[in-house]
Amino acid sequence: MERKSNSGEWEKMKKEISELMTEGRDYAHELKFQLGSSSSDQESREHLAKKILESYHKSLTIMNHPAELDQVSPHIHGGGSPKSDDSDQEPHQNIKSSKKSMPRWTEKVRITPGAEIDRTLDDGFSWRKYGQKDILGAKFPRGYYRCTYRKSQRCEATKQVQRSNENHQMLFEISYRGIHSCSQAANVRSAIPVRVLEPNQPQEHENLEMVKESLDAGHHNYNHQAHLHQTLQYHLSSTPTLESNNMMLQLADQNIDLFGSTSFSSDLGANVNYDYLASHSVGSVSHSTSNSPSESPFESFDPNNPFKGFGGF
DNA sequence: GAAATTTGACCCGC
DNA sequence: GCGGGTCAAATTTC
Repeated sequence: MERKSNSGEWEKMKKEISELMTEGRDYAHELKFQLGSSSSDQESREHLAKKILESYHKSLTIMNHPAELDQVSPHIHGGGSPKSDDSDQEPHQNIKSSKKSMPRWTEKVRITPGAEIDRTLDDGFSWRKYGQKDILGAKFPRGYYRCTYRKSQRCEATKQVQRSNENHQMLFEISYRGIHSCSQAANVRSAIPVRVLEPNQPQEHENLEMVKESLDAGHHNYNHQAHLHQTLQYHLSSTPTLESNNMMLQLADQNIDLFGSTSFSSDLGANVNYDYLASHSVGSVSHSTSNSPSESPFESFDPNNPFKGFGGF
């Protein structure tokens, strides 16, 4: 499969990200030390914070555009600043060729009675709808969204929103592809920093099996890093507290398996399931096929303003 | 008028 | 050929 031919790339990517993460961790440690010291000045702290963000930015860029690895990595080319989003360089070919390799994962967002839908479905990013499609076997059409800053900042993140057929409680499957490289990634408030796995749900089992298969196929590194990255993004994109940084750095340090059993609980009034799927192992996102009453007033929704427009679906 | 959404057409992989 | 994903012109909204 394609995976084999990319294994060298994964290894390279893994190494680079590992180095960047280590670098970021060191800076974070230093910052932590300085925060506890009255002698350090503000400028020095800001410098360290900048370095930390830089490390993450480079990691993000690598994962978003693996083909640009060489341009991003200071370890290979001896320094230099990360590729700017405003760069004139036209990455179309790279993006196209790396589209398949973009990290992809699915969340299931279940709206429970009384939950604030806007809080639950709003991931903090700005999305623009670019398509809608009836999907075979699905009761509701799938909406296609891309980052609002796709053009201006070359942010390639996209997401697909599909309302599940099973409708006892409103369940949305949101598939994300690509990582935000736009400025929002650093500013967005962490709206969904949770991961809830419900092992009793058959679909989760299916997806976990797929993940396991992909791990068996030797792509554990990629999945791990991509998930780690996403988690990082959620945590760091909020107010970048030292705690959140350290937490993620610990995850990286301990090489924690983020797929099978890690659970967090949501305080958002909804259950949010993260099924991390490697892009190559996801032929199609699982679709629920059970029948359901369509009593919901929501026909579709605007991911930026869910109350405003469920009319489009 | 700019930005966002809608929707039919097109492209591509299976 | 079919289905999923994207494009882009038309339309709507702000």
